[in-house]
Amino acid sequence: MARKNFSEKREAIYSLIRNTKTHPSAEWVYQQLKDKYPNISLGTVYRNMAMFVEQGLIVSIGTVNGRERFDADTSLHAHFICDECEAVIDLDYLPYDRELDDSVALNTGHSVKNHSVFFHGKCRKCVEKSFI
Amino acid sequence: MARKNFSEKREAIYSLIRNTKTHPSAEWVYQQLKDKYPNISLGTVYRNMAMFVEQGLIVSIGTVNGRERFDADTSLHAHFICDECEAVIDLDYLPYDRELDDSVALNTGHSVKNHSVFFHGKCRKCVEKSFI
DNA sequence: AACGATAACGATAATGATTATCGTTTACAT
DNA sequence: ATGTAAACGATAATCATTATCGTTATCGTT
Repeated sequence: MARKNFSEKREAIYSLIRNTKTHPSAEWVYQQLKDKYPNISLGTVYRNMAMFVEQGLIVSIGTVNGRERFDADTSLHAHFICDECEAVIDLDYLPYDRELDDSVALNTGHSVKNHSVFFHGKCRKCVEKSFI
Repeated sequence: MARKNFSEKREAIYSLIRNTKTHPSAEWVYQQLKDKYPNISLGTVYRNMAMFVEQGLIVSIGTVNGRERFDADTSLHAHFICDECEAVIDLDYLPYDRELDDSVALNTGHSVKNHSVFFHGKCRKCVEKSFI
């Protein structure tokens, strides 16, 4: 799983993102790593996240309540965003419709790279909680 | 077009948003109004935007490069976002698929309110520019 | 018209996320 | 061991947004 020439911190950040489904923010990553690396800097996390995005290792899936969220699964897939707890959940079972991109390009004259779909609402856990 | 009990500034902000297709940010609205109202405050724009969203008169369509963008067309429709010039363009000809919301709710157990679709790429104008 | 209550405002400070800076440390090749 | 470049930690700076607070405008009532 380790990558070419990654420093210890960089590797730790990357493998943490790879091995979580939480679509983390930089702050979240920082909080997770503070235990194992007590002197890690938040700036280091931001710096490495930006580099991962730059290199296509991860993608930014936009911002939830002002905080940028990342995904190590770079395939095009939809997400569910819980407006209550800010959870971002994969909906990778939904097929990606590339023909839709072509159709929009044809209809509008814009050059379409891709599209993203975000479902909003209350996640299952939050729905259950509200019944207690 | 004027609304119930709107102050002059509030009315100006609201009708500006209504009469543009740019999906403006708070800063953009502020810049537009500075000529006519030289002493208008950016805080006033933010305050009123928040109130319009609160009351359902406009919606936030998320953030583009860190700046929140608004839409006075509160109907559910897709948008094209130009990654070069930050233009946000309506794709209101695309039908909204409410059954998709039901299907996701059924498949995941989340309570789905709605979904939003963002196409990314280069808008027609930017494509043309790059050929000059 | 004057009064008082309330809403809205302008100016500005505060916040929070992100980015930049800069001196130091690490890793690694010579 | 030394030199070089990459990476780091600490911290300052930036940028969008939100909060504060004293002042001003609005409006209904007298």
